[in-house]
Amino acid sequence: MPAAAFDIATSRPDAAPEFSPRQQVVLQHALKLLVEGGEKALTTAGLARTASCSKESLYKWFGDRDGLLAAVVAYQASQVQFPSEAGATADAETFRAHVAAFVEALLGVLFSETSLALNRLSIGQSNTNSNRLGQLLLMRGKHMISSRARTMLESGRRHGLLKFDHAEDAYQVLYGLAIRDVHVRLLLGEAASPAEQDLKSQAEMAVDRFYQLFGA
Amino acid sequence: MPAAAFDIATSRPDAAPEFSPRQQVVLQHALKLLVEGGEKALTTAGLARTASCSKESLYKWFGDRDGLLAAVVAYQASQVQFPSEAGATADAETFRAHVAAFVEALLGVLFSETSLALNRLSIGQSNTNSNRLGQLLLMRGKHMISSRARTMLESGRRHGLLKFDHAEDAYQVLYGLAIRDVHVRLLLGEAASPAEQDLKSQAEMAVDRFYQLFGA
DNA sequence: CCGCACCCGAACCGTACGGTACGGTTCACC
DNA sequence: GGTGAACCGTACCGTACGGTTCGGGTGCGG
Repeated sequence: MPAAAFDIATSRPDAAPEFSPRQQVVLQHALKLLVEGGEKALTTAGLARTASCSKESLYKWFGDRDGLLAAVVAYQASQVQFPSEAGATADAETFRAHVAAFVEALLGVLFSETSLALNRLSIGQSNTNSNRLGQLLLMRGKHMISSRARTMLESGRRHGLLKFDHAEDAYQVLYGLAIRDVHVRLLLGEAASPAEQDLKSQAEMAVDRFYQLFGA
Repeated sequence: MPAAAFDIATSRPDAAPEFSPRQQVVLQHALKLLVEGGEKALTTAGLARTASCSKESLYKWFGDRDGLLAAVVAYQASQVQFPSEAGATADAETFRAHVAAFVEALLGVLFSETSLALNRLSIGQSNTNSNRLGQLLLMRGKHMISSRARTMLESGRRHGLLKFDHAEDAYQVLYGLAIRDVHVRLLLGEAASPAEQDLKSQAEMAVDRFYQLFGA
């Protein structure tokens, strides 16, 4: 395997793999193919044609097809950004608004076509390849987000705005109230209902119920 | 396409496709292969060898590979049974216990290896084949369960035990409180934590919070 | 005993795709 | 102008797998 090939073992959660600009363009093309047609649509020949690069380069950069898939997941995960939480606990009202904004951002990410495509890909591969993709997506995606959420919720608890025993537990409830079974239904290909597309009010509703359970 | 081939268009939600005993055995073998190795592990040659039948029979019975996959999903969905809800609203305590039992059964189904395997399969195929599998799984699985749940919850409301505007909405919340992100994490291949494996206490916790939100 | 229906096992075919090899081009650097 | 690295495009190879065909075997009604 070439030294430049992406390997999960050498990747740190903090340090981005730093793909070259050319490689990033190729990965964006790969992502586009994935979103449009699923895993089957991402063939090495097809990607080479679409991205105007040679198969040889693909194999030099990413090692093999699995390395390419892992690189797509890692790259897209590194692109996801969440709003900063600078000074969000000024008072009760702004903190609650901040929580709602967080939930809305979470919904926006999870319900996006790119996120859905990558989750479909990882889930479809989850019982092969010693499950590299699933691990990667969990590490770079869910766990990063949940740690962000925990610090936010604990900040609220320190300021006497929330009451709970375990931040992880509280976050899980917030997640469940917001996502419910919509994520899985979207993953299965069902279209979101109009109400479910209104992320803002969905988030407000979830936060409302969350405060009924955990508000101080 | 042979007349005996499974076709989603001719299948009714109520009438099971009624596979012959021999075919059911073959479908069980197919399911086993799916659970063990994912979609890639279910090849027509491999299934013929495992189930000691000929490929010719597979194609006669199920039309093609997609028909086989659809048959596996339909068959397994028909096997899932939920506890009856006969006379469950006798008093507040038994009704609440009944709700908890329902949630526990739901968790037991969704977290089972067979359910996970079929969900992985359907999700992996959700952007191909005009998405037959996803539709099938939603129809035979989620929607059946949710209608059962709605009638249960509305029964509780009629007896003055619960308070909500829309049963579907309330059920979604109950689902979210119980499942949270565990389902997706399991689909991605993460192992369930010890606490998450205790379905009974997980269900109790969810129902507890549900009553805080919707108890009369 | 004959024919028919059903089925098994194995051989076979076509193709799509992962992976490799190679000639030709661009470009940076000396 | 020469040299080498990087890369594109294309042709090529091997194989796995979906799907078909065929020979043979078993049970059953007439």
